[in-house]
Amino acid sequence: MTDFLARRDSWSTANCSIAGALDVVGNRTTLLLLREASFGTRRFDEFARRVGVSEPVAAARLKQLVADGLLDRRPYREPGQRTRDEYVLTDKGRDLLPVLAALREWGDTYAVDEPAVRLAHHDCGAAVHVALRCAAGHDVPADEVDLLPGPGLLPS
Amino acid sequence: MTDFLARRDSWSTANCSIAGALDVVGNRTTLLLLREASFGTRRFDEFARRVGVSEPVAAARLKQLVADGLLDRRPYREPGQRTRDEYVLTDKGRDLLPVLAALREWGDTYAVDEPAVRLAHHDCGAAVHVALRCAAGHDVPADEVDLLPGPGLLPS
DNA sequence: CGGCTGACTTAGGGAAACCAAAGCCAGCTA
DNA sequence: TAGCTGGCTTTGGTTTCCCTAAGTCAGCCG
Repeated sequence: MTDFLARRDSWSTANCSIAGALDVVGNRTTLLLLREASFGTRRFDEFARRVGVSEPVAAARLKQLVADGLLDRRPYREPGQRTRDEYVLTDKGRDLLPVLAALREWGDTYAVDEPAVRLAHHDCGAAVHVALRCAAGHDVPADEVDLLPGPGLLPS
Repeated sequence: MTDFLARRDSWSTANCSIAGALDVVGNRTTLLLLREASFGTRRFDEFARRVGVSEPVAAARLKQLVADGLLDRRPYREPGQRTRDEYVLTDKGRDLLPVLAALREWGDTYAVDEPAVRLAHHDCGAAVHVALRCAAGHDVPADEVDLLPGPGLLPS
């Protein structure tokens, strides 16, 4: 089991968590819609306009996000207005925020000149960034990460 | 500037770091190739086979990754073999590991039953996960993140 | 009750991404 | 020098994603 990396033809494709995640959010528009939801956008036309996507595409992707359980669609009413639907993040959707934060951080460094948004800690105002940590509380640099077989590989 | 979130029609699309990052890696195959590179895969046919993608697609995506500076293509030779090319992560590509780690963590929770791989801290063996932290060293839960205008918005 | 607005859906079409099958070329190996 | 293998490229076709333009439907507003 020590050099299971060398035999990864058997498991690289199958049962991969990254591939599973990408089956749900492996698409530009979907992630940008989640970005908007994390900014607090709730209404259909605002999603479409702010993501820069046509209405049919916004409708299709939002529907898929609701079906996948990342957004919750529920009726609401502003005073003096008719009932509408709004889309809000579920816990499952909110758990993707680290992905968005990691993409943002990479994009800040490599893809844009001046970031339009920065994340700050509400309590102390310091900049927020993504870090790898171990359960014992250590910061883990990329070169101190070991890959080990998980429970999905033990039966083999 | 306090409620700049309410006026985000002006900046949501333009100059977004997430959109910029997705222009480079916003595609399933590309991220899976980077996953393989992070596992140590180097040769063309191994990339194609392990990602589960056809050779023409592997060739096109690897070429794009090299052009974008995420992979380095360089000749190497095994003893008694002819010279070949291998693909290895650059620093720019390695900086995407938090994105892969965040996707993996979400997929472990929501997309697969039993993860095939787990990440451990080389020094202590404890499980590695992705966390949001502020520059002052605090752990930052998702609901303690403030969105503030960045330098790219100040001129407006 | 007729118009307007928000939230979509439908129709038609183009571009991008993928596939399988086959071809090409360089350079060991026999 | 004739094959074999690794690393691609070419060809032709399908699926996915996105577009614009137009239509639908509900319900508040006049």
